Amino acid sequence: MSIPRLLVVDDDPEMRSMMTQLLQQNSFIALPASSEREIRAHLSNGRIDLILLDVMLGDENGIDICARLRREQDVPIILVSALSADHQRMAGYEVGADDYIAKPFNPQLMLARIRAVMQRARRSSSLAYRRRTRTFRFDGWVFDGKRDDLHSPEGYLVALSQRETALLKVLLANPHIPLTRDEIVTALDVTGDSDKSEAQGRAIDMLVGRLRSKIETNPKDPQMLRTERGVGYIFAADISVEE
Amino acid sequence: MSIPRLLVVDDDPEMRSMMTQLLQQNSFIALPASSEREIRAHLSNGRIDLILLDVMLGDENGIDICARLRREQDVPIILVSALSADHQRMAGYEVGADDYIAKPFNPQLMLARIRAVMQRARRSSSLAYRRRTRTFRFDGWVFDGKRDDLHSPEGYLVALSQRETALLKVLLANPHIPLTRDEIVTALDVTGDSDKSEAQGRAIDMLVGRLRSKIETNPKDPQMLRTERGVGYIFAADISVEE
DNA sequence: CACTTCTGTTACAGCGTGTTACGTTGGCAT
DNA sequence: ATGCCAACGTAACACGCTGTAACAGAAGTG
Repeated sequence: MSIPRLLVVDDDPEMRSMMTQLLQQNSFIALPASSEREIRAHLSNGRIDLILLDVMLGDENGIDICARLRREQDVPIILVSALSADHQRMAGYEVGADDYIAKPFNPQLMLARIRAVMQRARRSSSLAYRRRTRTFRFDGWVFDGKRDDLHSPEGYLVALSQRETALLKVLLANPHIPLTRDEIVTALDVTGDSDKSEAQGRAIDMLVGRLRSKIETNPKDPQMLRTERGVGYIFAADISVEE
Repeated sequence: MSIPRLLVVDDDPEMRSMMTQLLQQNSFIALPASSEREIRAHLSNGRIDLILLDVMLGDENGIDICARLRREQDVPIILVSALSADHQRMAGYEVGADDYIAKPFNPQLMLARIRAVMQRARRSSSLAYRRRTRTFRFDGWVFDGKRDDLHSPEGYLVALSQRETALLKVLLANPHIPLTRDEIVTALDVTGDSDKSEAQGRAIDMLVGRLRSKIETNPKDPQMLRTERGVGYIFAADISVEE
């Protein structure tokens, strides 16, 4: 990763130099600017990783500038302002700012927030479209994670329903930890209706039973999908995970 | 765009219900949780767009949880805490939180910051899509995007109807996100007649079935164009986009 | 007009999932 | 040990959702 290039937009020269110094001491490249025209000049010229944009810029307004830039560009923008009232902050977020920092600010905290926004921008752009799937292996079984089935130790392909698959994922994600029925119901709940969670009755037991009948050699005496009496269920097998 | 799904992690039930209510009133799906286990259960199973994570969780610690999650996941995380000192905020940013909101907070401002983080994540991740990309590739198939046909992995040219093409585009534009029938109907509806949307009956099912018969090797057991029971349909293949 | 192609509707069969009911198990007090 | 009771397993059932064949308009095309 090359050195981040930040645009420092402020009409107060003292503030600009303070900011510039702070950034340079922390391995950023700080490029000063004081008007929308200068911002656009920089954007069209070279790479800009983030803009620190003061809200009160003499006759210009950082909020408006941010709104205009956002219509054309995705560059991360952090608004900086002495105006710290909630409605003023919200106005900043509404025009698409990534953060809003009130003056005066703690320099270290400012750096942390700059890094946070830049990291978010970088993180998200890297693995677009690729579903994060992991392959689990346990006791000879292979669970792909993106298919609704799994391979038995003997080589058969066992079909699972979507809900059984979901249950298996939840259990595999919490190895050797007993999960209560409520926790499982909540995790399987797609809608977010907390009401529904209570009216589930014995559904989880049924689901567990059906999954057992598919993956346990002797469902009457389950070795992997064990029940923790009075608590819930636990996946008690050695699990290896591959990205 | 489908409805954002947020995980609300707090050990205070009152706080959870307050947050849940606020979020639901603003068109979010709020999923409650109160421990790292529950978070992981949710992450392993369904799509989570953002986690609101309280820092003080009884015997667990939101900062530590955030640090651990960040090592494995890119999911946006906003820390929420009554601890508002600068060094405590910085600790949050240091472990990879996207934002740090102090309690008590202004609900509207909280919503604005949630949207800001989500927008940053979405903006960055949909770069390819926004470039008005034309060619999609998935599982050996090539879909031009401006023609009503696509190339099979074996080299055949498969003709699609206009409506099948439109359906494919909608699904490809929302990778790994389950779309409800209503959402699909709305997206396919060019006219804007909202009346018509409701009178569609099982048309989408038929459309999906016909598309499956053309692109799935075994239409009875679809691997790409999967159905999410009780919800709708989802395109579950790795998609790459060009130009 | 006849003909073809596309698209929506209906009907029915099959499957997935939650509920109920009842038998069994395991822990605990006596 | 014995009896009790709550927790659990599971068969049987009911219901809703989905896949699909068959049909009927609708929309082009000559």
